[in-house]
Formats: sequence, C-alpha cells, structure tokens
Amino acid sequence: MQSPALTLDQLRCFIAVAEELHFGRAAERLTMTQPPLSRQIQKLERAVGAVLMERSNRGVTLTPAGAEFLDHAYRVTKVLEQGVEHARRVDAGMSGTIDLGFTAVSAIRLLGPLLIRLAEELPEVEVVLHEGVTGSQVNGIRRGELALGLARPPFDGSLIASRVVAREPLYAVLPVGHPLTAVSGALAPQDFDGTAMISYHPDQARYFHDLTVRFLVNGHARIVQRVQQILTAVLLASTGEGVALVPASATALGVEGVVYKPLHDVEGGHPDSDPARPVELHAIWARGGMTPLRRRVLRVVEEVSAGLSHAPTA
Amino acid sequence: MQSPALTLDQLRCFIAVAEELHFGRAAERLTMTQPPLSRQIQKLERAVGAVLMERSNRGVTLTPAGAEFLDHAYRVTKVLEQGVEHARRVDAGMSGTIDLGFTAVSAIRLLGPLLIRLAEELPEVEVVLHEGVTGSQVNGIRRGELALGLARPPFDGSLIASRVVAREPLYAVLPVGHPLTAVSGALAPQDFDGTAMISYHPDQARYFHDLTVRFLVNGHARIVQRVQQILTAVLLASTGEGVALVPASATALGVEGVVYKPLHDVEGGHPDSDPARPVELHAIWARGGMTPLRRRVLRVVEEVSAGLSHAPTA
DNA sequence: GCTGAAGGATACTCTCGAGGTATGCAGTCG
DNA sequence: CGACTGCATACCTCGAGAGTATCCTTCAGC
Repeated sequence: MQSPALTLDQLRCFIAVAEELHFGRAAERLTMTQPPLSRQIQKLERAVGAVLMERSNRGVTLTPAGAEFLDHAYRVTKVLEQGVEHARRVDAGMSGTIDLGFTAVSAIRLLGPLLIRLAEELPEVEVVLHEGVTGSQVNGIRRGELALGLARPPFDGSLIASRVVAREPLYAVLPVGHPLTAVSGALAPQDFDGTAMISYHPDQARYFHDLTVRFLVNGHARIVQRVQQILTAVLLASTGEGVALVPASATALGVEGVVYKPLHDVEGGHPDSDPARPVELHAIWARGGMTPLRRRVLRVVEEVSAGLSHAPTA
Repeated sequence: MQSPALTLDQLRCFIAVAEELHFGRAAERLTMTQPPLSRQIQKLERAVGAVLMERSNRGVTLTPAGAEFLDHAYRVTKVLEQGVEHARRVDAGMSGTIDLGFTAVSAIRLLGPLLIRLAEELPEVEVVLHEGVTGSQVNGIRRGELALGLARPPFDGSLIASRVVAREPLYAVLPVGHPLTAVSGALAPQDFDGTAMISYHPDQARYFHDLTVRFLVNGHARIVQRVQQILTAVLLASTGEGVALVPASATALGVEGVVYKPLHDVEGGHPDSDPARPVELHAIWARGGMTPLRRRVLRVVEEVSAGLSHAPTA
C-alpha cells in the first residue's frame, strides 16, 4: 500500500473536528487556522482510504466509517498516553520488575515485612524472588540477573556495594536435655570445651563458619560435623548430633526438640560490628549499577530494617 | 506539558531500532540513513521524558522504560491498523449497523431467512430491527432513522425508492364450519355475496383495504368490521365474526379454528403485478440515500427474495 | 598499550511539506 | 435575491526532517 502515511497530527485534527463538528472551531482549539486543518483531514481520508466526514455548508457530520475510525483514534491516543505515563513511571523506578535475591534463613525476619511494605509503597513494582546463598547471589548480580541481594559478608568491594540491613544475636541450639541447657545466662566459649559441635562448611557457608570459629577461638570444642545450611544444623542438633551456633531468627524455624540459649558477645568482627548482635545481613547490589528502581527498593529495605531493629531481636 | 509532540514516525523509528538493536540496520529497514534516525529517537525520548535505550558502541539495549514503551508502541500501531481496516470495511459496507424496518406479518416468510443470510454474508453488519406499519417506516426513512424498510405500496416515488421482494397469493380466511368452506376450488368475488366480511382500515391498513376492495369489486359482500392488522382479521374470523382476505403467509400465524381457501385472480393491480399473487412486499429506501452498506444489504434481500419465490408460496 | 574499526552523535545543508493569508464557491436564510 | 456561513483552493513562507560528511567513544587484537 502506497497510501500516504498516517500521522498523529492527523489523528489529533480528526478528533478535534469530530468533536466540534466544525472546522473553524476545531482549528481554533488546535491553535491553527482552518485551511491547513481541512487539508490534514483530506490527507487522513486519503491515507485511510475512506470518506470519514460529510461536509456541508451547514457543518460537518461523521460518516459511519468516520465514527468507527474516531473510536480507534481515541484508543490510539489513550494507549499512547498510557505508554508515555508508564515509561515515565518505570524510568522513575515507581514501576517495573525487580529481581531480589535472599538466603533462606536470613529472610525469615526481613523478607515478609519487606514484601508487605513494597506492596504498599511501590504497588506497581513486581518483585521476583530468587533464593540462593551469598555466592550465587553475587554471581547473579554480576550477570545482571539480580538487582538486589540479601546476603552475608564478606563481598568483593570492587564489584559489590553493600549495606547492613539486619543484625541479630548468635544463639546456641542444643538438643533437649543437653547438659548445657542447665547453664543459666549466656554461654561463654569455654562452656563448649569438649562439647560435640556442628559447624559450617568453610566455603559454602563461610560466614557462619567464620562466626563459629571466632566465637570458639581459644576454646576447645570438638567439631563433629560441617553443614551448609542453618536448618540442617538445627535439625542435627535436634537429633542430638551436637550443638550448633545459629542466628537468633533460627528460633522461628519451629524445629521441635531443641533449646536455644544466648551467647556471650562475639568479638573480633569488623570495626562497625556489634558484638552482641554479630550476625549481619547485608543488602548487596552491583557497584555502579544503581537505578532509580533499585534505589527506591533499597530505601524500602532500609526502612523495614530500621523498623525491625527497634523490635525484639528474636 | 510542553514536551515536544510525539509523532508516529518516531514510534515507527523506535520500533525498528528496538527490534534491530542497531541504528544502522534499523535505518536501512526504514529506508533512511542513521543520523536522522538517531535524532528521531532522541526527540522521542525527550517527548516521553525518559531514556528508552542504552547506547553503547557495541549496539543498543532497551532500558526497562524502553521495553515498557515498546509494548505500548506495538499496541498503538496495532490499534491504528485496525482502525484503518475497520473504517475501510465500514466504508465498503461490509461492516456497520443497519436499521431495518418491517411489518409484522410481511416478515413471516422473508425476515427469518434474511437474517440468517445476512449473518452469513455480512457477519460484521449488525442489524437493528424496527417493527412498524408502512407509514411509520416511510417516516423513519425520511428522518434517517431507518436505512431500509420492508413495506406495502404505494409509496411517494419522489422520496422513496422501492423494489418488489415478495409476492404471495391472497387467501380467504373462514371460521371452521362456514358455508364457503364447502366450496371446492378457488373462491370468486361472487361467492362472497351477502357474506359478513372483515375488511381493513382505509388509512392505517390501506394496502389490504385496497386489495380487498379490488377483489370484491362488482360483488355484494357485507363489510361488518374494519381492522388494522392481519392478525386481528384472522382472530376475528376464528371467532366467527366474518370472513377476511389475508396474505398466504397468514397461514403461518397458527391461529386455530379457521380455514384458508385460495381466491381467484385479483385484477386491477399495477402493470407489473401478478394477479395470482397480488400481495406484494417491497423493500424501500430513501431515494438518493444509497450507501455501500445499504446496497449490500439490499442485494442480500433480493437474493433471499429470489430464493423464496421458487419455493411454495404458502 | 597502541591502533584500527565499529557504531552512535553532531554539524551543516537542502528540500519538502505544513501552516498562514487571501480568496473561491456552494448552500441557506431573511 | 443578496448576504452570510463555512469548507475548499491557491499561493507563499518557513521550519522540520533527511542526507552527507565528520567526530567521538569504546572495544579488539596485536
């Protein structure tokens, strides 16, 4: 088809004339004069290939074809407006999709309130959750598959930017009837001397491995098992396999047959760390990869984080 | 908003670049060169108020906002194409709405097959039915409320154009047990001498009034009642009030307690009339008011009419 | 690490088309 | 029957868009 190309100006002109049913008034509304308006309508009719308006010296009437086309013209302008509006909202980070990484246990306290809050404050943002350990989250971020992660330090600071969003105490998890359950108050490293303990894989669960080692330093605990997941540690403790050190939120896992006991402060963390709440959760993202949407979501993460830190730690 | 106005060209350019992810190839596809294409995209981005594409020397990627906008751009072009297509179809009379007048009894044989045939041949045409006597149909056509009518002559030829679409015999309708039911063969005018007859209102049912008078001319029938509708005549006949002359299709009304008998030819009609089938139904429309849609519908009416005239007349 | 190539952006020119002014022409009303 | 209303046409002007040439940035490969 070699008919002259349609233009949006022609649609705007058509709509104006169709609504005014008068070229002069329509031209006035369009802040132009009547002759070019007439020409635009003629061009439009040639482009469409149908007479859209019946002109008489008494005014203008729409033909049935014109009425049909007017309906579509309205829809075109509507869709276009929506397109501009939506694109702006996405650009401003108020709409869109965000891929959010999290680790299973770390999420217990933060993720629920976060999703609720995101649904409230950024209702047009769709959150896609990706469960994974810190390492896979970092990889996801580097590959661009994740926008934000909720993970444990340390991170490669040259690629990953991070911010602490939760701190919680480290607890000991003991099988019911374990001798240490009789101790009153917080447990010290020396309390575990000779105790069979479940620790963590130094690579796959490096963070809790390091925490456990740091706490037990100078002690004489006996490592009988190395696991990768907090849940595994708690389950093994419940079977009497040994004692494990877990974050306070592990109490929410609801495993039966175990007792949680607080620990003495864990020293030896980084300068900003809180010895009473040594288990940190960080929000992480690609350094230099901030977008408006990520900024907004991160802000909500921090708000939720601030709200939680005032609440009881377990 | 004082942002520069969007144009369809910009959308077309944007779609091409978004699909090719390469300005050079997109320009080639658009049969233009790369620089003006770059400028169009820049203008579009200024108009939308968001960065839609991320340029690098390695090519182009869509931003989330761009992906969102692309979706809407597709919809805009789609709706626009549909608008053109639909307007053309309406203009060609293949789509649209047609207001069709008909009279109750006249429709019995024609209207059903007509609607079926219209649904087959012009599926996009919506038929709006308006029941009314000939007079009101003519008024509706003159006011533009009706496109076509199915009515009885005569019409004002200066305003209304018409074409015969059905002819049928005139029958006598008699109460069961009436003496004339014993007559074998067709009834002649003289057979009704002295018979109590139901005729029609000379204004409101002029056509059947005239037919009845023409048939009974030179006879000595006794008019005991004047009605406006065929159905009324048949019902009065069934109560023994008298004998009426009705179109053959009245047999399809299904009134109990009556007998239909054929009549001798009715002479004295217009030159084209068929004395054996003197009851005519005409399609009527505004003289000079032919549109493609009306032409198409009228053609279907004539096809259906031709199909029926080969079928049994009752 | 330097050089070349790829690819988008920019500068400048030209042309076509959109808009403005003046006027024509047809139908309607007093 | 003339004047008015209202859309169409003629002609002119100017700006937006397209083309050509060139620049700038980045990445690849030696």
